[in-house]
Amino acid sequence: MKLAKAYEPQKYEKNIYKLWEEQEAFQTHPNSGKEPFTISMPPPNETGTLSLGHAIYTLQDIMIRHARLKGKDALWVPGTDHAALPVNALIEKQLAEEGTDKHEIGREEFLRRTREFVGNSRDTMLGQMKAMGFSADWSRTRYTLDDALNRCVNETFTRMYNDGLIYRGHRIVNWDPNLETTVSDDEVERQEETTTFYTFQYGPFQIGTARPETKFGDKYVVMHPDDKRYAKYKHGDTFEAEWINGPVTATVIKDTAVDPAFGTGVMTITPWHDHTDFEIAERHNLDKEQIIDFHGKLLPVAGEFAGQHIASARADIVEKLNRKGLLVSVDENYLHSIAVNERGKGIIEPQIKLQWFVDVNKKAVDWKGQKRSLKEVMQAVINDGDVQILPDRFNKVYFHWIDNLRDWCISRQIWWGHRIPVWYRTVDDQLQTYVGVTPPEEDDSQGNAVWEQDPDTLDTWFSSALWTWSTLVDPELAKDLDLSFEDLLKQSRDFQKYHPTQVMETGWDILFFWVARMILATTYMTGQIPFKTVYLHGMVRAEDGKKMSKSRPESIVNPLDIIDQYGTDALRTGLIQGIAPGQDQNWSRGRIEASRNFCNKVWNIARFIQDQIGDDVPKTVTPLTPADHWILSKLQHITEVVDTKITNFAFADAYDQLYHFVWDDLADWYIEASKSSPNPGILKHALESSLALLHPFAPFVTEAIWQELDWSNDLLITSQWPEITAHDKKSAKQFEVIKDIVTEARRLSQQMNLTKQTLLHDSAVVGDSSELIQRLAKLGDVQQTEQGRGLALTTSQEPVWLDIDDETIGGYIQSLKDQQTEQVKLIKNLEGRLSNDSYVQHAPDAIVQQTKDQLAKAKAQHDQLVEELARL
RNA sequence: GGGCGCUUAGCUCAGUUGGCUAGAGCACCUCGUUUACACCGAGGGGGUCGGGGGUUCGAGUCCCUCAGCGCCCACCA
Repeated sequence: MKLAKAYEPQKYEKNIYKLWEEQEAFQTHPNSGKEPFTISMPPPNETGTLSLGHAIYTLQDIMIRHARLKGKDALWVPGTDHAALPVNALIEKQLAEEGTDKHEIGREEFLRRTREFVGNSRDTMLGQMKAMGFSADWSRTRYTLDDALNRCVNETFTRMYNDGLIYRGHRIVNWDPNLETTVSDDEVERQEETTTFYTFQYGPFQIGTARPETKFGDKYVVMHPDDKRYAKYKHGDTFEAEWINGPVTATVIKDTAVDPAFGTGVMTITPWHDHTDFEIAERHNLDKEQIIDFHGKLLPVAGEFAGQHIASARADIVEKLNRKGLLVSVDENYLHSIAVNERGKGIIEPQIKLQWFVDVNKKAVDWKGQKRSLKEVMQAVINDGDVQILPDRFNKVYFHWIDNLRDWCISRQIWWGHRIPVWYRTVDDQLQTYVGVTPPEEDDSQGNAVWEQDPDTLDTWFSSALWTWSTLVDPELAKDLDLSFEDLLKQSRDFQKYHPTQVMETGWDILFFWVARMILATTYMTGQIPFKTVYLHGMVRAEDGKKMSKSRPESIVNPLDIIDQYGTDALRTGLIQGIAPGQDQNWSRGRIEASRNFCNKVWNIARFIQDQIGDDVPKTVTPLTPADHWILSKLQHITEVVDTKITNFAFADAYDQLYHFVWDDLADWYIEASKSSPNPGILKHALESSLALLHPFAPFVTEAIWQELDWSNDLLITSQWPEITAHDKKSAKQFEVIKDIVTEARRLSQQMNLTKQTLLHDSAVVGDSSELIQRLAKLGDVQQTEQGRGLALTTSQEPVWLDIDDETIGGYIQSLKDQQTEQVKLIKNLEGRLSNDSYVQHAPDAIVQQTKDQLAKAKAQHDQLVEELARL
């Protein structure tokens, strides 16, 4: 069928995608014997819809489509994440809007509602990924709460518990009173805030605090052991002090955690509600007392303030201390940072709670024949080069994070998520604990109490940490609980073939949350690295460079709107144009428009070539003209370049060069040239090769053209990466000469406002292509001559002249003089370089030769200019 | 308090181990109804690569330093 005048993405995209799915183009073939190439898609949170950030996954699709065309068994594993905390927060918000809460409706109903919500989200999101053209293997779609993945979670928990890497203990944790759960250190965000800083009299000392409401139980004053001001107080001294609710007995503690330069150099501590204080208390074995309950209200220790919410109690407490004459000073411009939960922004109140932790320091992991801690393994895989992070500056960030890593709190007091595989019962007043992949067997014969499962769930990232391999475990085999975990891995065909994966392509913002933890969990459970390369892409920010945020709805760009407007290929290529790894980009509609135009250009190239070829589809590729040889040489070059660039993760560069090959070389030169003597074989070959090269970037328009042309029965997506076609370099070079002459003739004509000039020459190259040159440069005639006249063209270094009378040239003389000055400068520069012995000695031969060639050419051009000027 | 990034044409940004007479897209100026494409074609203007110093035959690229912007991490009560 004849191609339409313009490419209309909306008309093609859905059908093309359907065609790919029907023909199982994304399917992988584990038994094919082909080399595997695997990417695990970062599973998006099932919180509703995809964002522009997800559209960057196009980079993964580029790698997958490229690998597929290169004949590899390319597997892209898709899936979604149950996103425990974000989803939980969302549902709780919905409930609140309905005037109810989770306690009222109960665990079962809460989970039912949540499942319904995420089910809808998942369908929406998978549909959106398809709209983005992602060629993932949907038959292998996974979900973090799938049974098989849940088993992997339980297996991991159980093994870690048995190895002593998971323990339960009373530790200070980050408690969110709003969502009523703990969160990990990484989920805590700091927000700067100006608040009031109070100084109070506390016995003989003055102590500063921004949080008077936590001070009820304070009975230790801490100072630096070397602080001379307090040398007379010894560690362990006690004293009486009047305090909020009457006199207390306080003890002096010396600890280096105190900064003598801050405030008075003395502080009281609240170990239950502050990480630092907790550590000081642990070091000196001090009492810890809870002051604030888990809803943010003061406990009985607060006396008359008990039951009051901390937010309202502060002013009252300060007022009381002031009345007692204990308020020394008030600084209202105190800048400090408060901790908030990044999900929901609830203010974090540190609390001591009985929680489950992963021990990151215990040497219990076998890695490369050594017992190491989880921390050490995470460091080793990078240091040993087993895993490479791009850009490599993130290595530093990664190591810094590990250095400061504390035990990972993995239990959450929310209902949505993987239930912790631990059961308890009390027998003879003794708490018994059972940890296992399956629930313990009840034995009622002894009249024992029944086992009850721990009510908590696991941190979402605990399950995501397993993603590269838990998705490759055979779901059917995983049902067989008699099969050991080792055998499960051994017998899972996909795991055996596709793991470790090649590349993890994700945003730098989840380097800690996810990438580091995949390394942690995967090395521990499988003995393998999860991926060889981590490519971290930047964030897509709003047009003004700020974050796209829900608080500024106008800043958010919905990828689907863009797809509707410009087409998927335009979105994909616009988003990856000009990006560098790890570097954030600002949203730019201009780039999308340029990409849209490019897609249309490709379409019209195909349209023209279709026209030229007609119904008689050529079978061979035979270069005849210099242009034919030239386009084949360009094609060879670009094929190699794109291949190398994609392999080396230089996606933007690959696209940029391809863009210019197609637009400049193929459309503006080759096709224009071919209008003199169309070579159907070459035209067809050049188009097909270009479509294949472009396909990873712009899959829809390329496949749409491929299908419309219908020159082959295959799909483009599963066809082949272009092969090199033989051509003559000398002939190709001739076309460069022609290009130079045409370009210069055009420039001179425009500058002097001339039309239909005659070109004189004494050159075989020009003679052979005189008709072509005449047409491309819009000349009146091209004539061979032995004696040139008029204005000599200099770029090509062939004997060529524009037949212009001296008067006209005279008007152009200043321009020639300017050119000459430029040439003189260049020649001086180059000569200076070559007369420098040191340069000739040190620089590589190729560079020196290049300089020599440049100089020779510059001199020749210069001489011609001088000659012209002398004559005029 | 530590660490990282950015600063290149009017705007948004590329520039991989130092070789560049510094590039792209958009914008701008001039011309153009040539049998694909105005989502087009031809030609053109525009940058002392944030400032200063250094290493080198050679620096946008490496080192030091200063300035502005942004981000991350950290227990400053």
